[in-house]
Amino acid sequence: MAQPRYRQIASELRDQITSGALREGDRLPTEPQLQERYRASRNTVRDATALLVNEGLVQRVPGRGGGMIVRRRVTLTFHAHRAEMPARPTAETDAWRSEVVAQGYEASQDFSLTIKSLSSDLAERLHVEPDSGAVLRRCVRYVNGQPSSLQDTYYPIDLAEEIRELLSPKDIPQGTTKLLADRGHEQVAYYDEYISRMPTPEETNLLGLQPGTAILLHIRTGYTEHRPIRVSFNIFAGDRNQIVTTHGDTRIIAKFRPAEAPE
Amino acid sequence: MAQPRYRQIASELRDQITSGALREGDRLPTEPQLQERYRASRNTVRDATALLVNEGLVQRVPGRGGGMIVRRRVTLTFHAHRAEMPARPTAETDAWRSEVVAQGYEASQDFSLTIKSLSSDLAERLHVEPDSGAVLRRCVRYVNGQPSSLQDTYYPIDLAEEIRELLSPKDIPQGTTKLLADRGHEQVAYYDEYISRMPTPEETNLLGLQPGTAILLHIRTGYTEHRPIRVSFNIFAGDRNQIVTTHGDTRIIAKFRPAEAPE
DNA sequence: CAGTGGTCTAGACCACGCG
DNA sequence: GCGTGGTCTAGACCACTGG
Repeated sequence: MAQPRYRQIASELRDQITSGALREGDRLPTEPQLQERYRASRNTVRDATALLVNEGLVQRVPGRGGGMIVRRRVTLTFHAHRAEMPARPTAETDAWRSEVVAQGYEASQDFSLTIKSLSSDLAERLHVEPDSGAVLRRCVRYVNGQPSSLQDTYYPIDLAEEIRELLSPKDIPQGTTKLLADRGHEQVAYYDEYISRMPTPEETNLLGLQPGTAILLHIRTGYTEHRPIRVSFNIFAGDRNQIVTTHGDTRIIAKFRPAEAPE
Repeated sequence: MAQPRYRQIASELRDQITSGALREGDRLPTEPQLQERYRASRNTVRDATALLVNEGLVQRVPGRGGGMIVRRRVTLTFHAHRAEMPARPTAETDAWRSEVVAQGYEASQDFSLTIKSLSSDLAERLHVEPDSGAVLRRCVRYVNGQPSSLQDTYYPIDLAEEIRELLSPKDIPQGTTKLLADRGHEQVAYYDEYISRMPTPEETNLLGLQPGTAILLHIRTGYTEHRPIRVSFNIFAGDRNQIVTTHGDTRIIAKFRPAEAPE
């Protein structure tokens, strides 16, 4: 028995899930049932199921009629290249909303605005002095009423003073990218970072994440011809989102993936 | 006490980490010390530290001289757009290796080859019949001797029969992208997917992942003018990697991020 | 009310590895 | 050797929620 007891139990249950014997939404045996089946104490059984929870396979639901159920994976696809490319100045919020709707879901957003002092990390990205001011525009995005992703965008304070709409605590109808372009700050280059990590407690709350859910962090820095003018942190709940981009001749891709046709 | 005990303990320790009172590599108090400090049983203390472990903040090291230490985050940056763009037929393996070396680390790889039958998901991506054959070329990539990422690339079997080198169970010096281009299969479009999730047990073993480590999955489908010819699954250990791409006028980005200058 | 998981205790023995 | 975390047991009381 090289493997400890709780790992053996977890493996058996995991195999039942990956093999399809247990499907999405199905219930695992209850803890007392597992205790009896494996002749183990409750803590051992819980150690086993805790592994599955942290792998994102299973969700625990307390209360009568609850239990441990196999998690569902509904994946929303977000096209990072469609929103706000230089040649296609679509509104970024509209881009997200229309993607959601096109995939058959209902979209809504919560918006908020804060004035902040920039951390050294952010100041470096925006190429300004540390502790200089910035406008933080936060947008929590809901799919079918469930929080799905979160966008934090920082603009240097001097830009916001020039373009006062950035200070308005509500959504900008045509999208900020278009607004900035109309006012002579066209973004002509993007620096994109993709990072996978576990959420902070704040992110867990804002996105309503289950234990065992990673986040997909997409950091986009936008540049005009002269300087960086904004950094966006897109935080996606990893169990409900993926990001897609394309390069090269997209007509070929559309031929084999009809859903990718650029409208 | 709305918050349970173990969450309070976890919060205090987490704050010490995020505030900098505990730095990367530092040791947390031992379990007996935490029991005494918080007057809690060992299991409660372990529930608390388990949270930190699953958040990827802390690593447990058994044995005398071990303990619980704040995890280090060494981030390797991988430029998804540099490798194998149509206009820049750099060898993909060389591209990865040179990135690692440029960032001051030592690079090595383990290569293996398998002939497989395609799952329906993969068959769809490659636009061939389900259960048709494919060559799987796997490359486990090490940074400073530590496994860092994993690349699984699938080629349709008919392509491998035309280009026999794909069946050779070793690395292709000039890179497969260049090889395919030289033989009349130039990739002119890419479909990229980015996904964040917890690892499977197999991935955990191959990459030597700690609990609480998510993976960053980058799926790239390459197309010639006529059809998809390969799917690559790049699986990155989330605690040691990020992916970067750029769009638009990269000279501007290079001006503000000198490290991004295209060599 | 009854059954689910959530939290917590107080013990026990073990494997590992530095000193 | 001996202190670290790894595993496991046998209990207890609680909060929640469907029937």
